[in-house]
Amino acid sequence: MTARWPDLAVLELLTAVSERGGLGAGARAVGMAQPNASRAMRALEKQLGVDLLVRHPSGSRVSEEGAVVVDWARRVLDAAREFSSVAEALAAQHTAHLDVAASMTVAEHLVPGWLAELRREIPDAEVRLRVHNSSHVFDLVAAGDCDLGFVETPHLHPTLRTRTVARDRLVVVVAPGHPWAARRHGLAPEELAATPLVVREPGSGTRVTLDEALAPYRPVPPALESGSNAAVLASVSAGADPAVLSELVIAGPLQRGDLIAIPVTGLDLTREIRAVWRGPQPPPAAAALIAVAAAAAPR
Amino acid sequence: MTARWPDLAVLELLTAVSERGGLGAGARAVGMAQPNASRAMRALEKQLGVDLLVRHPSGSRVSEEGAVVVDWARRVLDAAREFSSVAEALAAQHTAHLDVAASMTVAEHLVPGWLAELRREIPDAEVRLRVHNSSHVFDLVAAGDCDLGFVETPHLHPTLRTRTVARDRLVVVVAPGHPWAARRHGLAPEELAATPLVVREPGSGTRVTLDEALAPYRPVPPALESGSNAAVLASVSAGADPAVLSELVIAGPLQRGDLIAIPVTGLDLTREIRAVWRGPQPPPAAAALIAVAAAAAPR
DNA sequence: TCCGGACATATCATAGTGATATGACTGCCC
DNA sequence: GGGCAGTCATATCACTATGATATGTCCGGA
Repeated sequence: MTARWPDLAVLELLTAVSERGGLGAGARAVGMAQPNASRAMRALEKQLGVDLLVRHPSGSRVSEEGAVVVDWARRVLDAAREFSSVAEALAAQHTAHLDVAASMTVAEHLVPGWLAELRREIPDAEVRLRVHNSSHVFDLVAAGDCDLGFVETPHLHPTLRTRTVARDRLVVVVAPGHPWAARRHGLAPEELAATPLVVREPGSGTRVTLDEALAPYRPVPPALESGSNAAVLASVSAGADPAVLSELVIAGPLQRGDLIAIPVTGLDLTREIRAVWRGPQPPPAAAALIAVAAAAAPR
Repeated sequence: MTARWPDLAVLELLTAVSERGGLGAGARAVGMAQPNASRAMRALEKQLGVDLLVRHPSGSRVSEEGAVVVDWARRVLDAAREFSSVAEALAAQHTAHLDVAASMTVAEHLVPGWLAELRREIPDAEVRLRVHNSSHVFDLVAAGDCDLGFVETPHLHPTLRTRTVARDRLVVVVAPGHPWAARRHGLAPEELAATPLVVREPGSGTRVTLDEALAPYRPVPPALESGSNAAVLASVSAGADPAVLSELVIAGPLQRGDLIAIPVTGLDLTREIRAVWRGPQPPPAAAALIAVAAAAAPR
């Protein structure tokens, strides 16, 4: 009934053709002889009943419809790559030593769950997790001192590869007694920038994201800088100043009513949580952990 | 460099073996001769370097490691099925008439975006969207009056197939002047059940979810029933009673500060948004829309 | 007009796949 | 304990699909 499955090698060829802008170029990219690539593409078009390429003696491009097919083919290939990563990690699990470094917010709230899942799937993998702020994580990965990092900074490192595995949002919170708790309307960015805040230390992903979001509004200096999320939480709960923290950190206190979240209008405080590694391909166990992380959260 | 791709037919065989609990049974299920299945499984094990099956003359089972591989193989196959669905819809787009029915919350906040994406990918598909409450959507799909439905009820229909494409959460909201807006702690379920609320009409997914979540706490009758989310919004904004609405509906007012969300402790108000269709396989265009919806949101 | 690039067609050797027959092992039932 | 049914493995063969090489066709630029 399920007619027959598409051939992943041909799907890879298709994406390569779309990227390189030519059938022959695409064929070379995937290590296929040009005539076979031509034949394979015809076969795929016949199988799908869709004209994928606009052929021309001076070079072929993917058609309008072909571009859509390429888009979905990429997802299949991504899934297949994740499959292969996990299988490879499974095969090498006895010798696998995975060194992970994560920035604080991620290390506290997301990585433990991912590691638990990884341990359930690949029990013999030996994993070590270190916690540092985002910029230090970059240094560790770049220096080869660990296999894989997780960071929340918007910045990219020039020599490292990354993949987004989850998303996060910064939220303004105040203690229940704070005047803002009774506000009738959302906070304007200018208002937030003009208020001394309790924030994380410079170099942390949370701080960098906040600074860059508020930069156009010329923010005043912070009321207090703390080196951990827990310290910021304690300060805001007890004190008179608002704080800006990840929604991951404040989920519990918010649920219990210990803190109040203040919506901010017209300011994008979402950020991407990325896996970072060195070299073209992460080691098998690292790739498996990335796959687990990506599967656990929305992309 | 990407060694070589796994064969999807063999991955399907593997999952079938895992489900049917036997190599021969699995082979039959995917229309493969038993000896070839045996050979293919050996080849896959060799390719991956992982022992997938525990073979026994009285029947084979997947190994511990095999179960993990099956899990990831399913994702590859799911992606491939989505790929095929989109390709099929693309091939049949000129003759495709897609009739969609969705319950109000989904139809207003999610389906339009999905349809826009579908129209971008498959421009010639003719789509019609009708809006009804969840129970009526079931009736339409079951009667064959539409090809595809989207509902938010926790209930399943006995003869219809479903797939979860997104998740949603119900939230308690009050006007900024309401006493609850200054609460220091989250709401207990008993407290919520004892309060007359502004709610949607019976039969709507929002109402069913709420009723079932509060059933153990013997809820008092509602303060007001309204037939649309907008009407509930208007009532809660102007009036003295709290309302329970989807986070999709209240995102805007919450952002503007027109409403305040009150956390509820110990009550699970999340619900799954499901695509529903009749028969084993949805029609191509419907399958494509399901794929688009699933890709747009976290699974 | 000629040449180079890009894709298509043709052809052939070979590896992989599907199909059938048969053998080995286990567990069950009488 | 012996036969029987079920399950998986091995052996074999025909055939298809795939990879490799040679060559043809079409377009654009010099």
